[in-house]
Amino acid sequence: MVLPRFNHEEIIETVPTTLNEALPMDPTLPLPYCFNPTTHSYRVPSDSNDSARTYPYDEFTLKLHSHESNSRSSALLFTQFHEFIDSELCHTILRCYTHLNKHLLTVFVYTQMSKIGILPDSSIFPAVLKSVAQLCRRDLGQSIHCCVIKMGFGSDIYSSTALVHMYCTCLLCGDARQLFDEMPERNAVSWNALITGYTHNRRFREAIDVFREMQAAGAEPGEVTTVGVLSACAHLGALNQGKWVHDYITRNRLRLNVFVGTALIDMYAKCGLVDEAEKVFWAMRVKNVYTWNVLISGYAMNGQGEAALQAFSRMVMENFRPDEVTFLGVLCACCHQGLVKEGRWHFLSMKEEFRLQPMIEHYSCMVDLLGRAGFLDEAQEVIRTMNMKPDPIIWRALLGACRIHGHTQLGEFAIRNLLELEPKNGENYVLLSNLYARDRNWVKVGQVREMMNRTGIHKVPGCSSIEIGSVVYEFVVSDITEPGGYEEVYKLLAVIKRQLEVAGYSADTNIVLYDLEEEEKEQTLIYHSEKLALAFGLLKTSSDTTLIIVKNLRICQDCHQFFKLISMIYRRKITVRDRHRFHHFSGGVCSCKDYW
DNA sequence: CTAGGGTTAG
Repeated sequence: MVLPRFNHEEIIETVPTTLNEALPMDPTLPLPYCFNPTTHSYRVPSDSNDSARTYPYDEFTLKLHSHESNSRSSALLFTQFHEFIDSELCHTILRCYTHLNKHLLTVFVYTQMSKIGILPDSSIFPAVLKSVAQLCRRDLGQSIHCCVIKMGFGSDIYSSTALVHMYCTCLLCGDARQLFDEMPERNAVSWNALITGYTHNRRFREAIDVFREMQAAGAEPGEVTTVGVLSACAHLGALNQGKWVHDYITRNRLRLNVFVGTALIDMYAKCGLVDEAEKVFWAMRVKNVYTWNVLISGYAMNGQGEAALQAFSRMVMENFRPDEVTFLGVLCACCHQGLVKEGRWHFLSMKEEFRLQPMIEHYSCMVDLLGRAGFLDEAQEVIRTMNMKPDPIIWRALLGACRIHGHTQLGEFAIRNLLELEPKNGENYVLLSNLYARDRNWVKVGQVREMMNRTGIHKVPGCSSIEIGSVVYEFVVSDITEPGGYEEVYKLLAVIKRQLEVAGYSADTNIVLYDLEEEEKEQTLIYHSEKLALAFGLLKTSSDTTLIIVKNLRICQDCHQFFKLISMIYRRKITVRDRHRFHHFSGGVCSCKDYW
């Protein structure tokens, strides 16, 4: 086939087309995944976790830069020279675009195909669906699903697997699961799509469940499977499960490639085992920026700031180019250690030397770093001079600093901004209440409490988990009146409390929300979820086991003190991963050196 | 000959 020659300048041009024109919905196909023409709506997602998303493009515009890919594959080809395109070339171009991450172009080519009389065959749907997934366009995905079925490719394993992946990426795991269950045949890749899909949707427990299901079904997990499962383990802090996967990799001689290695490092780092993470890191032959990033932020969250900074300079020495995520790790490390000078310096070098544009995340790190260290003016200066709108996280960082340093007035300013952005987030009211509680201003504390009651705003309950064997046990902060079945845990806590009191512990009741009688406050504190998990761990494991507890919120002052004493009196190593970082307790001290 | 992969502040 001979194609016409054309001028490169001419084809760099904008081709706008609206979505409805490009891909009209098919009202003749009443499938569950379809657009409903009578109600003008899409099927209501079956998962409660599926939040509504705004689509990135209402009307998409294609800027064609033909020199970036194959000149034959410019989209103008389709509008001007379509008589020269046969089905094979068209399919090749389309796959090419997907491969080059030019997802809008893939979709564009797909939409133009029918216009110029080329029918898709089953081999292009995987590529189209991959692009649609990348663009997060569930409407397009659903429409293409219709097309797949209509053309008789409904049981094609490649297209179906791509559909499972697409539904997961578009936050419709329920649909993905349904489709997966209806597939006439599945292979390891299909299972992987589902596992990584659940991980992508932060449904980590289900990801691990599917992994078990996969093995029960007799499919062989491969490298990709382990990457997805390890990521789930990392997020959950499920160390034993993660170790099991590591063993599986060794036993079955799976390759420790850069994906698997990075996932392993991240898993160990997020379970608090920095030594193991390091071992994997040094065993890896090929590394990339992801590998360095998980190592650096691993050090950072485990309170090894110096190690993080050393790793960073080594990374640069070995000619890896740091990216935005690298600097997030570096700044986070400085923040947790109170390394103000170093933090300022790296923030500057990120902009000047590495030419990276700070993101809001970097600014919030700086506000936290400066504010926590007491440089409240400088922290405010960062907020004033950054060229973006402060987000709730920034205000919370400032508020946190105000609480530490007792700047109630500035704190009130921060909370005003915060509540303007997030009036319904219970966490914010708790922070405000804590700010007043620090001043023992119970009148104001009561007002906040009353406001919460009136508006029906609730605090997210604290929840801690501990893994014993391969089972993860969860504990929710307890209502005193309803012990809820863990009698032995409560009994042990009472015993522990008496022992600790002998050692000089007294409950730090300052932070408790209400203006209760002192004794009642102590009761509230003793049932914090992390204490329940700790007592359970002490009961169920031998004394040489390090207890690893994962909490959904930040550990409170009182629990922190409590854990330090336990680590001394019971000679237990305890690791707590709270919402922000690790606390490694041993011999009565914490790795955070009480700076948190 | 098509499908599935790791990191991100507080």
